[in-house]
Amino acid sequence: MGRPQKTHRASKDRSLNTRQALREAALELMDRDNSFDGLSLREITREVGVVPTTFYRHFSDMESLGLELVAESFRTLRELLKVARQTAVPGEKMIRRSVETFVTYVRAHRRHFQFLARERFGGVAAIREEIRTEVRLLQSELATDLGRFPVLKTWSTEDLNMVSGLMINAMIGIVEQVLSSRRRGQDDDELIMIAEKQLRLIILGVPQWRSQGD
Amino acid sequence: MGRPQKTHRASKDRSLNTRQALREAALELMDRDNSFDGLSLREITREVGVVPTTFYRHFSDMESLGLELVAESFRTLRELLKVARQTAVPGEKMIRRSVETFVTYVRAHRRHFQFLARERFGGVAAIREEIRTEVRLLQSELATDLGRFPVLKTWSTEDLNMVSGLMINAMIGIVEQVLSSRRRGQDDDELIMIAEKQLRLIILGVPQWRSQGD
DNA sequence: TGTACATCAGTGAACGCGCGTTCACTGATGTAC
DNA sequence: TGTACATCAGTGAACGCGCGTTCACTGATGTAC
Repeated sequence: MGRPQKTHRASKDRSLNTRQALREAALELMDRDNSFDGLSLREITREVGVVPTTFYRHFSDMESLGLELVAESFRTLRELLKVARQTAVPGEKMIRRSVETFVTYVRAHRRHFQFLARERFGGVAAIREEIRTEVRLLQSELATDLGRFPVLKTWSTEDLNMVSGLMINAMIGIVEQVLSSRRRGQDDDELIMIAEKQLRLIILGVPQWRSQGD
Repeated sequence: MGRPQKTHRASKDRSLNTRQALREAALELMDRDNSFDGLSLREITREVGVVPTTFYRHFSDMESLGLELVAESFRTLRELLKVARQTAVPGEKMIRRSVETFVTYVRAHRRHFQFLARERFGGVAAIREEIRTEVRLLQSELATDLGRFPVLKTWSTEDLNMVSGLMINAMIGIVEQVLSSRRRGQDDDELIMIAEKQLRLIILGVPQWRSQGD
């Protein structure tokens, strides 16, 4: 009992590597052409360099691999938001810097973002629903964050959700554009500028809101 | 030569019907579960009740059927916009009524909108690109429309595009929500209310824009 | 330290199946004269 | 009006292929004692 509990250590390491390799192969193949729905189990194992039956050592079927990719992709996205929350200090350049960080991050993790974008409306119901649940969660988290800003302190939860929904839709639009142009540099500069303007336009409307009633 | 030019009339009628039936079967099957990428040619002909080879009498391959569905779906969308343009009289209730029309129309043509939403990020590159081209076109048309409003007369083309992009992203978000809830009635009322608020928030920001410079 | 046993990721053959595509055909309809 | 010919949507058999899944296996590693 005093001995280290590293049961099947090496065996588990190998297992973890293959498991991860299967996930990565799926993302890679989806980046090359397919939707998740169009991927085959054999295609994925071929990419990894293992025999098809090995797949079943790690996942019961394709859907369970897909759900794991959803979780993995949202972990990536949440890391971005965590950093954004810590570094975002309200001020002149806050929006600009947030958008820059966002675009750079999407480029750096394009396969995760592409997976989410593609499967949000995609062909596998369980995956689609999981993604939607997570997006809704994200939206209310953003709403909570927004509620801390002085101008928004008096807003109802519903209205805060409405604004955060608008912002998230704008951001999804940005993701689409980042994903559809493979080039970096100049393309991104323009994208960043547009996204910044869109967010600023939304924010300009905010102080006018209540005075107009609803 | 004086005779009516109805060459192969009945033959062509039959052909048109089957062609249309193939398109509709594809939409129906996509509504049931799959992404376009996951559909098979045989599945579609089975649904129509013809032999697989008949498919080739009408389309060279699946991709060409897909591209025809893109065209068909955008024809549907453009009809909505045409009506919207003719009936939209600026005023108190304009936004509300536009959003109501929009949601009702999306419900009535859910399979077309679902196809576009799904394949916009989908697995077939040619289809994805065709959809993006059309969306971009739509965006600049809306920008032109917006430019006719007094408040926006002095805006640059780039900024008008920025606003229309924001609005289109908000509308795509609405489409997603309409598609993901099969119920009508109360759900839609709430959706309509949120969409109306989002558009109104964007519009509230507009008069503030220039005074802030950029 | 040495040995017998348990675990389990990865193997490789085999299965039945639905797939896309080819081919020569059929038969209804339209056209020419 | 009648007949010979052209067109062409739909047929049905056949092909080779990649698919998901099963099964009994191997062999590396860890555990018990």
